[in-house]
Amino acid sequence: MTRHGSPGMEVPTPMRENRGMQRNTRQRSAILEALSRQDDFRSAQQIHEQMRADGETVGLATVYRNLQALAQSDRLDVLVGDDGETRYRQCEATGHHHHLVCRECGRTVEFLAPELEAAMSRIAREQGYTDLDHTLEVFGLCTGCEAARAEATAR
Amino acid sequence: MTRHGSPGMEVPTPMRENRGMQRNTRQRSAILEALSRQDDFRSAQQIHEQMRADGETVGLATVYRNLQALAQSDRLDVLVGDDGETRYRQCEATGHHHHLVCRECGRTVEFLAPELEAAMSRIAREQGYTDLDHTLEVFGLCTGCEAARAEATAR
DNA sequence: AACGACATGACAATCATTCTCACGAGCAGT
DNA sequence: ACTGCTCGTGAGAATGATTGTCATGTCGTT
Ligand SMILES: [Mn+2]
Ligand SMILES: [Mn+2]
Ligand SMILES: [Zn+2]
Ligand SMILES: [Zn+2]
Repeated sequence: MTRHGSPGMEVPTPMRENRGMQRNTRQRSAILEALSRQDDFRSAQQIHEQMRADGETVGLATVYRNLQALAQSDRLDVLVGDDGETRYRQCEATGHHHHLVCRECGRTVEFLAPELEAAMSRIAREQGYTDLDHTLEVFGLCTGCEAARAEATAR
Repeated sequence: MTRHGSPGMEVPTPMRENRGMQRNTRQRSAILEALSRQDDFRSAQQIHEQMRADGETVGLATVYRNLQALAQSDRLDVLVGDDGETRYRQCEATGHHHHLVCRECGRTVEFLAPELEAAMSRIAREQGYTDLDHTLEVFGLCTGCEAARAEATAR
């Protein structure tokens, strides 16, 4: 991914909110609707498949483009799996937050943690770093999957 | 990446330490040596290029395989960039820890943060999650890059 | 020195994601 | 509603990092 910065005249203030989304289209609505019926993280292809199954006609490239655009305007949460696949999920919380994800079934809990934010920020500042940012995700087994695993272990 | 779990007979205890690394080879030594001369995160291809430049003869696939194996035995730190490329780095610290990475030049500082570990763990347990794990990386501009940016802004 | 399991390397194959570009559809202005 | 200017879409090709294949080389042991 090349990182350009357009030289020359700056646009007054693009208000990064709507990049690549000036218009409302049937496809985008359908994508948001599909997303709203799921509560775990899904890949672009999974979402596309689901839509086709539901009878929607949408191109795969369109799904990719929209998910990307929606994520950039903070309307979706993004998670890059261990396998490198990017997964999206409709975000309940508004503003900066983190996730607790079941590595087995994908069940997700959103959480805020001012204490964590403060601690990370302090550590980074102590080292002279500025313009901070971070990624933080917690994984584990949810109660359901833990129970299932215990049962399997007991034969 | 498909996730199998070999059914059937379990090996006594593979001691996950040396997966795919029973032997010592010239290639692996060279890779470790190349790694030891860098202190920022590099992709498999970058490392391969550097080695070729230094006169080493090593196949790209071999570089990929070894980096992967070394990472699995915790001898390397792994970071998946925004562009999806996996980067590796020789790890100074021993044991679990995190990184503060300059998003411009890659300069990296390792840090421990028991307070963070404890807080994440507490939050997850409150939600009933077990067998915990997490990813946490902090990004920012190091003092050098911050200075460079300030200068550029002032023309 | 001989052997058998592993590791390597050249190259093909995968596969998620991005690019291309002709065509269709929002939407502002009339 | 009509026109026009864009932007968004879709089908397929292209990209590019990573992985698979398999014949051949090498390590560590006997
Ligand atoms: Mn945060
Ligand atoms: Mn940690
Ligand atoms: Zn679960
Ligand atoms: Zn820097």
